[in-house]
Amino acid sequence: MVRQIPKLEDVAAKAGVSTATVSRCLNQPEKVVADTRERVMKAVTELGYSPNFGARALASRQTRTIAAVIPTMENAIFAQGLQAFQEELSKEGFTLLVATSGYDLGAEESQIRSLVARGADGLLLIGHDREPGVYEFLRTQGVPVLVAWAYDPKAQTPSVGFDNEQAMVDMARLVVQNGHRKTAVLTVDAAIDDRARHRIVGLKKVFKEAGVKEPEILECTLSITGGANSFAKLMDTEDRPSAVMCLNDVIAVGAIMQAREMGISVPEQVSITGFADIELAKVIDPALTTVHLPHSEMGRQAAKTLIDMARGNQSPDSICLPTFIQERGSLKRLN
Amino acid sequence: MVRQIPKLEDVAAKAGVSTATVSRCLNQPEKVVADTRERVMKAVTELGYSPNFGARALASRQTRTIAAVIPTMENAIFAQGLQAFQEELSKEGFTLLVATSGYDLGAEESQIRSLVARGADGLLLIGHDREPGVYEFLRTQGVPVLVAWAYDPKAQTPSVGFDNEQAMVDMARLVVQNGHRKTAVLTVDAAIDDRARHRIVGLKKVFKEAGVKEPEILECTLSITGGANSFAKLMDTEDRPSAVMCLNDVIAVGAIMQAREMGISVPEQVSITGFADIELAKVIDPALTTVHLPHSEMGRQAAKTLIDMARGNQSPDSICLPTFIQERGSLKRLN
DNA sequence: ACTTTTCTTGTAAGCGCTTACATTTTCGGA
DNA sequence: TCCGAAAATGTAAGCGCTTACAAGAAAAGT
Repeated sequence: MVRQIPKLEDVAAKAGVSTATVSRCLNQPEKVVADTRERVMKAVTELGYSPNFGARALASRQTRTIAAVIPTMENAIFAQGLQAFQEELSKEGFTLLVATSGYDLGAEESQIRSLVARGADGLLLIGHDREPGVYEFLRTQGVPVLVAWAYDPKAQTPSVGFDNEQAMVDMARLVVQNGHRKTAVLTVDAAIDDRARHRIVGLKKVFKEAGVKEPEILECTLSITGGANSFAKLMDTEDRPSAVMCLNDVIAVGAIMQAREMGISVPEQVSITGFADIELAKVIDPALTTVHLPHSEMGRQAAKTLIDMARGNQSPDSICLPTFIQERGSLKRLN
Repeated sequence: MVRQIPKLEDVAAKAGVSTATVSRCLNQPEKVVADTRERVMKAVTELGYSPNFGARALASRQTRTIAAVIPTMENAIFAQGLQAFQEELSKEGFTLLVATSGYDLGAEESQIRSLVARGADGLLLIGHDREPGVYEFLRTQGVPVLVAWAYDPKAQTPSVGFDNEQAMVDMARLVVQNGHRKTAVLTVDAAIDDRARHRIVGLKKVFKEAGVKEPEILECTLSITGGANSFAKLMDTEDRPSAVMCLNDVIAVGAIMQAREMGISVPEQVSITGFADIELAKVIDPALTTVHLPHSEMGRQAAKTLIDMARGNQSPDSICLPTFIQERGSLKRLN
């Protein structure tokens, strides 16, 4: 005979109260007088009672679950932020649902739909670019959505992130100030990535203002290998750039490794910069001069904001977190 | 006026069938004749219907959700496996709930309880060590549990992983064969980590058999900094070891960086080995000689096995995946 | 002491779906 | 053409919880 999983009714019977009282003890303990509350809690522990999630979700119309769709968990780009996000969620009694899109908008859409169907009370998405119709779908479903890793006060969807354009302006300025005139950029496919687009806008602005020739822009897949391959292509020329700005640390690491492979010394023969300041940036030799991002803070703030939205509060203001240039050794001053 | 979210009943009305038929179309389409099925699906899309998760979970007693509690998402140790796990889950129509324990068994227990309360159909845990009572709790709740990153056919809980002891035997043999006689080990706290314990058992066995003096064992926190600090302590002596075996790549990377800092050249003055073969291992210079782990395969197999268990199939046999030594440059042969 | 107000607790109606069972339709064979 | 089996669909009873409302108990006025 299988021992039945105890339900609210069993607890109520054992404590000699109604199911409503037990439910109150669990959800709004202050509404129950201390004496009965203790009796109920005792019954709860003795029975090892744990509320049925489905029933609770059905009756209360909320799941206390927040979902996040990120491009990937493999490289560390989103790991630190996600970790902080999860911790903060957990603190507030929310659980995290995770799905990955592999930088594919179609895949992202289907993950979003599945997560919403799974009853997420809120959704965290990376960047603003989406398949058409997704925002509309989310609106009809009434699911609060927050965008991270970007900051666009004009966008419909609130965001918690940083100014991609400004961050890249800072980096490009530093590169130009360091005397680099012939440069190149390694980026992921900007067509489906608003963050990359904004970074490119920022850096082009700087080059234009400074009257310096615009960098050659090369796209590559987001992986060490991708960065390495594209870097090799870039160096396979007479007139090599003196600096390669990578719009992502992972790509930059690939570039440095490829440089090592090709016997090109960094930063003596070519400077390389990154973007994100993930763990890898410190490990690679030379360590990366890169844009430092407030990963953890972004994760925490995103969690707080999203929980707030899930609780039905007004759509919040977007938050723009500061970034700064973390200088290490991979960018050289030309004399 | 707020547009109501459509429910099954609305779809049924629109398609001119009963709710049961709509439900069948969604869950067992083969039981419905093509003609009506089309009619129903049309109504579904036109209404933008998406089933209510809570109701579904309540009525069907399953959530199609699998939860994983891992120590951390910050360092890449579990990232690749988790990614593969999630992808496989997604393929089968399951969603992933994630929580982290920060290598704290108490925190792990509370996360486990919370995830079970969330209605997870199955649970993936790392290693066998648990707070007492957790397995008992899981049994009474009837939640299938699978352990990853370890393989112990004798354990109660089925596992999908690799033989930590044997993997370390291989590595220790290689170190000994390379002529190292004075060695040291850097590990996380083995008291609460069965994987670390097994690795230590393995390496001790090798040293005993070979008649070589057992390595000094030093514990450290699992981070680059932790590895660096402990490595520094280790080197702060007259009689330095010729090889330091790190029971984790992250620690090994910390050690190498610290060596660089201290002007100790690797592997000329000291050899360093890792365990896990994560991305960092290839990026660090010198690249790590380490134990290669089948991260993705482990994630995939774990997902398959757990889904099987969640579907009520018999408790499966544990799976032991092969590991091998990935030689790179951080271990030197002593002449 | 009695009425009014304020707290506690109980009653019971759903929440939206699945599914056992009942009913109707379809179809092959005699 | 008619009958029985098989297939398709419908009926309705829950699944376990929350919560509006009702009722009873305690506290506070008068």
